[in-house]
Amino acid sequence: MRASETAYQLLRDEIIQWRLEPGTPLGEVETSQRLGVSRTPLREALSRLTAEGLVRTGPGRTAVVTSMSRDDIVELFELREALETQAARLAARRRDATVFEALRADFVAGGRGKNVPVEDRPYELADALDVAIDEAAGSVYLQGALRDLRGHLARVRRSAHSNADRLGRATSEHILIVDAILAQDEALAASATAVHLHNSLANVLASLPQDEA
Amino acid sequence: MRASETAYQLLRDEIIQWRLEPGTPLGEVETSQRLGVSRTPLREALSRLTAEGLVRTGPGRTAVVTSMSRDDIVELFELREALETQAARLAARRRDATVFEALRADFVAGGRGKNVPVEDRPYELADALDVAIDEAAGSVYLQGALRDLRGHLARVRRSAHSNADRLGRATSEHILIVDAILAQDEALAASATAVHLHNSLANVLASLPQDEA
DNA sequence: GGGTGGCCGATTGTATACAAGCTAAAGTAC
DNA sequence: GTACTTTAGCTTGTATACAATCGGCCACCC
Repeated sequence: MRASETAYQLLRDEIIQWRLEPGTPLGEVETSQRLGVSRTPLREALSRLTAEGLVRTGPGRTAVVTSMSRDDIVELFELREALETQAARLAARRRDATVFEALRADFVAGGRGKNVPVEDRPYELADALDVAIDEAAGSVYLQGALRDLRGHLARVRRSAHSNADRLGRATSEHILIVDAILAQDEALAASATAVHLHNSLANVLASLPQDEA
Repeated sequence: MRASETAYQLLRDEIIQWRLEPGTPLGEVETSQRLGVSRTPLREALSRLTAEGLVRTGPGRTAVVTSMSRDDIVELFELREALETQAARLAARRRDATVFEALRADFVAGGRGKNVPVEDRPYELADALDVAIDEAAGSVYLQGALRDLRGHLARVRRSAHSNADRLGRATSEHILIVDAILAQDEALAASATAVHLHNSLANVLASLPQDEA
């Protein structure tokens, strides 16, 4: 694999999994030595991460890991609502029924049969639904915008643990979205998505360490 | 100015203004010599343009200027609708009245008093409205997604000339959007934006060179 | 005659050397 | 004591040299 790609993947994982905390400075010399690549491919990796929004440059041209405040999470979900409701609308219009029928069965079965740990199955299924919707929407531009979003969302997920109650409700919400897409009901698909995101955001905010005003 | 920034700006302008046509290969050696920079900063520029979607890599690792088919334009407007209706909603919620009152006066006056050529005034005003809405929405993530979009839209604008009739209607639509934002009517702001984009897309598609099925 | 193998050319990928800018700190002058 | 200036160190920005990979083409073999 290319060194620039390696550096990008490594850094992205470290940021998303909070092994690199927000505000961590990423000096080129130090980071390149740590990752075992030279500065040139590292700069390309940092460039991609900056465009993605996971790394911010400055002040002093130094790259630092982007912070994730409570406001950031709210803004992130505002963008997410715009993109995912539209994606749901388009998916309802253009979906391949067999794909979503299979997904529906998976949700009802709770992900049994998957080769993933039990506690990861809800996320696995949710990700599968996201991918299916993205593909069904069939817009490269929308997919591009959503791709950047997913990285940030994965970061948020790491900092907010869902309880069993929330997971159960989330599954119901997901099934409703799938049903709306299967029924090609664009308005319902969008509304169901908006509801799901609203509840999801509320859950994330509630589980934040300190809920400052 | 930094060489990488210079290269980025030059290439971006050339692509947006169609001086580099879609499909044009951007060999690193040739392009770097043409722009008067070395390969390293050029690679950073290409990296940014690729992330922005104006340049695509491959096949054979060569960078080429992205194409803009009719389908691309439709998909672009689908994303635009998602982002701008949300931005309009948020702007209606959080707007600074004085800013939009000034904008409204500008629209009614038709941009008189501006130091720009008469034929550019409608675009100048539309851009000013876009900026005002983006800022009023107050979401860095939404703004980031919109920033990438603007480049593509500027490309589309170059290939579709509006007639006087369309410009007049567009102004009416813009004023309606401004009024909705001033009235803090989120639903109307979003709907008015959707209508405007729908009409705008229809105008663009109609003025396409060959309207193939 | 067609297909396959290897070679040559060119292009991108990487590393490193060098230059320039910025930050911060320390010293001096007021 | 404070503020300003200068310098030293480190940082990033750029250029170029070198390595590796990809594609095309030609010759040779089947």
